[in-house]
Amino acid sequence: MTTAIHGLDVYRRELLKGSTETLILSLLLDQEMYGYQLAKEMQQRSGGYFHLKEGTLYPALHRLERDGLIEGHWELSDTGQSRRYYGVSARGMDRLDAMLAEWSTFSNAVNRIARPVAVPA
Amino acid sequence: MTTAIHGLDVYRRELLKGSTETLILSLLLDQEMYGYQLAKEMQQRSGGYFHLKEGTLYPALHRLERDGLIEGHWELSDTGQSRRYYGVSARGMDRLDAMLAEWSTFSNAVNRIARPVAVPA
DNA sequence: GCGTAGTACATAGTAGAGCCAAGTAGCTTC
DNA sequence: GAAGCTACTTGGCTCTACTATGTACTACGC
Repeated sequence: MTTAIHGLDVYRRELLKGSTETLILSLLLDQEMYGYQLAKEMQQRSGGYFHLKEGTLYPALHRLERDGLIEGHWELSDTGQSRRYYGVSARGMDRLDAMLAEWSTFSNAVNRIARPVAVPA
Repeated sequence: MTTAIHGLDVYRRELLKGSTETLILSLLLDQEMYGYQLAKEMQQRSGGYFHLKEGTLYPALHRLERDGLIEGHWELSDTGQSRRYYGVSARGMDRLDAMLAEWSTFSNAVNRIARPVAVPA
């Protein structure tokens, strides 16, 4: 029964694969942020469309840091909670450029094949 | 060495996840096709950008048929080779509509966050 | 006849990403 | 002191694309 809904659900999830890191890098380029803040920001800027779950977000941040695309450092908030702030490294910026170019190409290729519904006049 | 390139490689592959079925449905909507033909068509229409591998294409077709989104039937070519032609079912068309809408939303959401800075006036 | 190449389909195994769920820990509010 | 929010972590799961290999038929060159 989930089938009907399930298909689109999976579809959205799979679409997200690959784009997550681009989105994270893009947001971190604007300003340094910590994970939780990033999740909120992402959700807000996308009009609620993107809900990055912890199980997605933090592993993604770890990967990005491991690969040297972002750099993190711990800070203590006023309330005494530890937060890990991340900023985009030089290498991360290069990668982001490449990813945005790739996204653009990909997006165009998809549209060329799967023409989106024409906008009503 | 692969690392630098590797990242983008993976990126493209991950981007493709989720879009494959939309692309297949879109192509099959134009005309009935068999797997091999579909692969060629996809490659050609995308200007060589999309190379659907067998290990991706055929399982995808099986999934789509299993889910009742496409319908297949065997035909014998002039040369005597068996080909399985697929067409989009009514249910498949509905799903395609939904997927294209989803793609549109997703694509817009990504662009809202990750779009390179607006072109200077 | 035999090797090679192209067409056409199938599938086992692998890797990677996102998600669920559960856990740790500090702070605030009732 | 029990919730509930913030903030980060991790193990296990699912799903999808790819690699690699195999089957089988046709066509070409030698």
